[in-house]
Amino acid sequence: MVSSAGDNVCETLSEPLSQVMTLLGKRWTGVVWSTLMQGPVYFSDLKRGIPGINDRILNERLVELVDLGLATRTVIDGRPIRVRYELTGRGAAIRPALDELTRWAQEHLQPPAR
Amino acid sequence: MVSSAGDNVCETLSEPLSQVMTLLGKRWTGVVWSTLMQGPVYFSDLKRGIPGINDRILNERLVELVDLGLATRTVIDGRPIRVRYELTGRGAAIRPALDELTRWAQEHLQPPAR
DNA sequence: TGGGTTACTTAGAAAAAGTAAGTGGGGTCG
DNA sequence: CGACCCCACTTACTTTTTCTAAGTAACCCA
Repeated sequence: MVSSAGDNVCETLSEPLSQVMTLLGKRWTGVVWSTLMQGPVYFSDLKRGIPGINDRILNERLVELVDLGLATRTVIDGRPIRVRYELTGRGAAIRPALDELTRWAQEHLQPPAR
Repeated sequence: MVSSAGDNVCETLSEPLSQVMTLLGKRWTGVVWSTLMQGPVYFSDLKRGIPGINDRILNERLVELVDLGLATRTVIDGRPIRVRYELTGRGAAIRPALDELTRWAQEHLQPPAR
């Protein structure tokens, strides 16, 4: 769609941006992905470190990230058994975007009501 | 939470990033926001330009963006009446993040199956 | 035994998103 | 006139997603 004189006709969003926004458009994906940015984390620590998330969705989102090749899952055979998740290079490469999102939010979103 | 020697204990995500990820974590918000980036658009053109979105959710997401001060809504009293949506300065300021997301997706997401 | 840990899994409820049709205001055409 | 079109929502209902709560199996300890 091309913008004609004076009209506000709208172009379809670029496929890459549309795809990543669809990815982020599932509840908790962005939060989990961003949290993994700090390095390898155990499932239980992720659960404790993300306020409001439930086991079920945490597991589901982690599986999705792993299936997309954005994270790896490593079973640590200790007592008790623990599972560690870590971003792959591809998953970690989104950092510049996260930095820009953080910058935008710091400037334009207000702190939550206390 | 502080990472102790050898442990993978996890820090809570920064509040700004958590907030913007929660915003983007609603289906269609990111797609609608990104689409408005190209300039003022009529509701009907938005609907035609975003494959897969329905009136109901499009309206709801636009209302949310307006309520958050990220977009404005202007009624154009023509024949037929039309409504135009446009990002505010705050809403438009997210562009650097969108550019980074696009860059990441171009490099790390594969094109959808044909 | 009861309590704790772990990473899921299951069952059902609640919320969100999707689908289809409608509303009220306008218009054109046969 | 009726039938169709446009517009921006709105309504009613269905389907999907997310949430809540409890459970599982494997371990540990007092």
